[in-house]
Amino acid sequence: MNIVTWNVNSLRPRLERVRTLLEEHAPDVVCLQETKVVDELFPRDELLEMGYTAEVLGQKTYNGVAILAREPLEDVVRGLDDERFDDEARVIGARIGDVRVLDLYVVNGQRVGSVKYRHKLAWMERLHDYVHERFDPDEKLIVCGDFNCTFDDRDVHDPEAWRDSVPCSEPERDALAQLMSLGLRDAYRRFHEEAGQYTWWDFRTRGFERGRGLRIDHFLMSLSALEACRSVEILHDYRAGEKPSDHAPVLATLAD
DNA sequence: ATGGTCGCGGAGCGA
Repeated sequence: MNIVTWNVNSLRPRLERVRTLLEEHAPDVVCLQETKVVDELFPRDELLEMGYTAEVLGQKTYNGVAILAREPLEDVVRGLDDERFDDEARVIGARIGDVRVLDLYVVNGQRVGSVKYRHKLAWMERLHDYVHERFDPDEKLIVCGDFNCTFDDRDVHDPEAWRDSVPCSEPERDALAQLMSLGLRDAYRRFHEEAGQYTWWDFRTRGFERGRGLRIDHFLMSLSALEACRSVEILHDYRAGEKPSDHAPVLATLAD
């Protein structure tokens, strides 16, 4: 099974890039974040022509997640089952065969100490409890998406400049570690140990052109999913060219 | 560099 996670920074202006990705890699599953489209306007027909069905959780202007797949998605879940957080469209999950997938757009957090930062930490704590309650790490479980969090300084182009700042602060990394403690592994690091591997680059500072980015888009896998995993690659080409998202897609390949 | 550029929606916010 080939599975992609991609923060598209709005789906509709990115649809031709999505089409290219589907044609080039023929993924079985695509987890999208920041679709920024209400469900009624989701481009279902265009994606169906490309051979993909979709389960969506949309919202006007902000956020929005969706899972595309070539086969029907089953046991679909939406949100975190918590009214404190479910006014924002950030979580959708489904089962594809024996693989459970949870697609996340984690709260950004703006800056350390802000209301949004505290909201982020509370959101991540709720995510931990939700995964613990609802998912079985003995199954093939893949939790992927835009985590808006780095694991360590290898994921940061200038660790000193980013020290104690979103998305590199210790409380954020601790919250991510808590989630990992449920039995999840950072699948990218199973195959790539080197520093300087990024999935996001700031538009404003022309970060991509300068090679200055962060690794914040992740595949967390349970042990059985990781044992089936054959590769995880960042698709840098999709960050280049005309009208890219500020995130690159990440592609994981699993044996059947 | 507390700037810069996107996307949305039609001003200012979020990232």
